[in-house]
Amino acid sequence: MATAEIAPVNDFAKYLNEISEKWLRKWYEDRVFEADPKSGKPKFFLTAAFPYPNSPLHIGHARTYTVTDIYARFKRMQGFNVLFPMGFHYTGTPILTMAEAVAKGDKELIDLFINVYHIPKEDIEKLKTPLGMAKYFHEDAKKAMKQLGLSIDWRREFTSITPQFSQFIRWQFQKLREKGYVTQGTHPVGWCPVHQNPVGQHDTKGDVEPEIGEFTLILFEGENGEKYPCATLRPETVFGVTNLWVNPESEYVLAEVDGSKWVISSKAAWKLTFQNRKVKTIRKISGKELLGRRVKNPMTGAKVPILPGKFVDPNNASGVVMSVPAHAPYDYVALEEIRKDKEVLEKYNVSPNELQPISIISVEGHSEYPARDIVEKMGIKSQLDERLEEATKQLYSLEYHKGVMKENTGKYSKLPVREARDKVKEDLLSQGKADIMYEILNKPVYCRCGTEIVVKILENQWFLDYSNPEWKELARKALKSMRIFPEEFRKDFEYTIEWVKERACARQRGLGTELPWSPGWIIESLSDSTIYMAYYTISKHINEYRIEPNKLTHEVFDYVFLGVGDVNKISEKTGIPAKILKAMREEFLYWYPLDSRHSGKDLVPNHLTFFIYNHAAIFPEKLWPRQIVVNGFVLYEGKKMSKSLRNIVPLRIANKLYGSDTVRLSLAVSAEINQDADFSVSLASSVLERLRRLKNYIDSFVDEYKINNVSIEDIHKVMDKLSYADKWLLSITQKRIKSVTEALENLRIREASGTALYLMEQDLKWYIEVSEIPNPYVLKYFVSVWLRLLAPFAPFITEELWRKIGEKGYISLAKWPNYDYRLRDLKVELVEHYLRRIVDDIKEIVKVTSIKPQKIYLYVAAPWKYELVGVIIDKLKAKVKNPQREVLKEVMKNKEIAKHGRKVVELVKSLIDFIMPLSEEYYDTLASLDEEEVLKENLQYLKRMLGLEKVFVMNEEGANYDPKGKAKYAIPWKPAIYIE
RNA sequence: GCGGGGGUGCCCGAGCUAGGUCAAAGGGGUCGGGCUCAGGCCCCGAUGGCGUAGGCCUGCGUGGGUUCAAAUCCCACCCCCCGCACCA
Repeated sequence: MATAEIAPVNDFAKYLNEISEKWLRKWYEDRVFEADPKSGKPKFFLTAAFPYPNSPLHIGHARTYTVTDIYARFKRMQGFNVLFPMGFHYTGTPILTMAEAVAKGDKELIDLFINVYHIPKEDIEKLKTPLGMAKYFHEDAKKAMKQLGLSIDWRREFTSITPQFSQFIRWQFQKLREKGYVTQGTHPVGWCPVHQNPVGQHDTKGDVEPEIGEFTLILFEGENGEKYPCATLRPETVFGVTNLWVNPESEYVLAEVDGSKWVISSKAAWKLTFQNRKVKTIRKISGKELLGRRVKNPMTGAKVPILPGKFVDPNNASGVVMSVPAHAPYDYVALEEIRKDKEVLEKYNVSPNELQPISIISVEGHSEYPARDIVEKMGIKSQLDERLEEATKQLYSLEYHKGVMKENTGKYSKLPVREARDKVKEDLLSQGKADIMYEILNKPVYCRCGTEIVVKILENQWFLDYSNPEWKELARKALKSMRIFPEEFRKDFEYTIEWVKERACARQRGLGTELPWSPGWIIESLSDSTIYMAYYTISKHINEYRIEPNKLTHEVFDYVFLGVGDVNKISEKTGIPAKILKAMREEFLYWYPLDSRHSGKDLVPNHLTFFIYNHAAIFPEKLWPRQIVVNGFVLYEGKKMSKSLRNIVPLRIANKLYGSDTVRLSLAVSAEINQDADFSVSLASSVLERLRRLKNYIDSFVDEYKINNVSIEDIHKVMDKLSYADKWLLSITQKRIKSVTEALENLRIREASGTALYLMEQDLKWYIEVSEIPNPYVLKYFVSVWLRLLAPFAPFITEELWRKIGEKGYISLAKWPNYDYRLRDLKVELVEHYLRRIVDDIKEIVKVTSIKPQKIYLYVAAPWKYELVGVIIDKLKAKVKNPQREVLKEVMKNKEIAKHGRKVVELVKSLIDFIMPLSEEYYDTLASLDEEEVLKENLQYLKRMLGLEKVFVMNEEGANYDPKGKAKYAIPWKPAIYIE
């Protein structure tokens, strides 16, 4: 297939590939991940956003699926009956455009497929039709998912255009319509005049999203009743107009627009025909011809001249512009040029005074004429200066936020600009003194065919009315009851729910399902994927019994999902056996509600929000989803993956190069889900190396210690024979179990995998180093825990090694390790901590003094000093506010202690520094220990850590060898040290 | 503009929602040593500054503040990233 020419990076990666194939085969043979309802077993139903098959999957997709699968495997091992299904989302238009491009022989795209995605040349042929492309990438993605080790129940697979699923979607829309959540109206879209089709981001050159803006056309009146529609985004500035602008070089027309006569650019006349206007051109007029005419401002009644503006773009909106020099940099500069030009002034019979800027907005800290301020500040002299764009932006923003209407604006006086704008617009519109025209704001935007796109107003567009207050309230309520991971995203959901309004839910081309009541309208992709998780619960039956689409009537879905209707009657009517209908109903009720929904963070403001809305609309409250898990993107070598950078890493290639376990672990260990993960060659290599070491460890334990012949449970039988190091490893392992489990429960994937992969290896290394002879029982126990904790992340190699250490069955189904308090030994952990501190201190001294140690003397603190430890622990347990002060107060009551004076203060300080960091569970153990005894008990161990035989322990009191007087510095649990 | 996230040591990145375990986890890189015919892998050590005794100083975007104690809490400011739709 596609990956034939790609070879694994090394032998170990090759080995990983081999065992992956083996275990995949076995898993599917034994149907390990097929989940059916089981009474008495807690269920866990989770889904990840199904992919849109217009390209092969890359490691970005893999992240979401890996996170989902890690969680699924974890839950499965914890004893849940886990269902993780998958489908494919064919709905949408990008595939159309892409297939068309391939069919036309688009070099860029084909090159991308062949050289970036490594699709075999001979397969390109299959991508020339939309359906062919979808099917091809569907199968390719499915293979990649299997390779990745996703524990999916494939019996439930479907695509969003399989006819049975379409029936389900029709049912959903019927329900939504019955509830009044579907409305109809007009809607502006980007439009290609050649294709006669709406144009979205993926249909434009350079993938530009067309931004549509609404211009107000203020209808200035000419002497013969004709109107001059001035296009503006700032209708409130109508009070400050000194003149109009037209481009003298451009062609204008006098046209009848919906019955009234307008003077507009000829381009504008044409564009208006797309916006539901009846436009009849009466005659052409050159821009020059218009100059000098006088027109009446419909708001103020003032008569102003039309003047030449070279900066006016006849291709933008109406091509007629009103001039507000006080508040618009372009106007100011152009007018300044004209005011100096006597010839022009005379020609059009205009006096310079007439063209005085009229200030109508005041902005704190600025002069009367903010346009002049900014132009002068930037040193702009010509109306063709490009910086005017920037100046305009700045000024618009400033006045919008800080501007207040002046007293010369009548009833709008004193209103902030942001309020006045809408009021003026409304008033003008309602008095028939203005109109509306849509325009592309970020123009020019070109269709892939090269045509510049325009705004088209679609009529009879269908909407899902997400602004419906009742529905909004349901969505809010649903969100409140859900867990969101990471919690930070809750705010985004809240914001989106408030903000979302009517959404066009159908379009007239592309793959998908037709609206049940309106043929020709295809339900759009974000609208047909909101509750499909419910369909997984019954697609098993539909696939197994090959239930035909026409049998899946609305009554069937009413019964299965809502429990409405009489099964037997429905069975009779549809021919679906009642037994199957009942099984479907039961299966739905078993799995629903959905326990966890997973996707990338890009779907928060759209899909996931709609998912909440639609569940709230269709299903009863107790079946609303329980949680959403959102993950960040994947970077490659620190950079965003993109077609243009050609740095996309296809999943199947990554799997092959490094092995799927490596890919999964790299994604897991690289970042917590709220951030972007950085996949890199060095990361993958280092993870691969870790896995190799894991295998080496286990191979050698099997070889040398025959741990495959030892039972995990036997550890409890040998407890009394264990060494200090043995006990330590067992104890620390309990801490690891606890932390990995807690991390996974809270989707802290990075912490969980890091602990299991890195920290546990360190634990093991330390154990091997300090234990004289590793104990097979301890090793076996440790390894079995280690593998199980790693299993959700690296299912293949752990499956392989699980058998190697002599375990039966699948690790995928093994029991998740439990925290075992019997193996926890607080004393050993404390002692370990204590000894390591001594070793560190000694190393520090050696480093600073560069003494080559021959003998080391350790002086344990004098008995009275330990009194302090008890008091400190008491105070810390009581959680007093200022432990240091409290302890001193208490301790100084004791004359024996008080006589040591300032020394006590120092001691208390150091002791608090030592004890406070310990977690509280250690306090009692610490208080019960005798330091000197501990030290003597573990002297052998300490000697080994130090690599030195001559280590002596004495007490501060009565030390018989203390040449440098060090003993007096001894602090409880921090012995004084003398090295020679 | 609105909304969200973030600024930590050479780099990436924890910690910051329960202030003392923090000179600051972990990974990577770099340097030194070991292993090796050699290279890779692997192992040990170092990696803010100073220090012939386990210490001190500086330090977590900037500037203030609260506190016995702040990367962690409060205030102000600067900078970076992402989303804002009909598109999957």
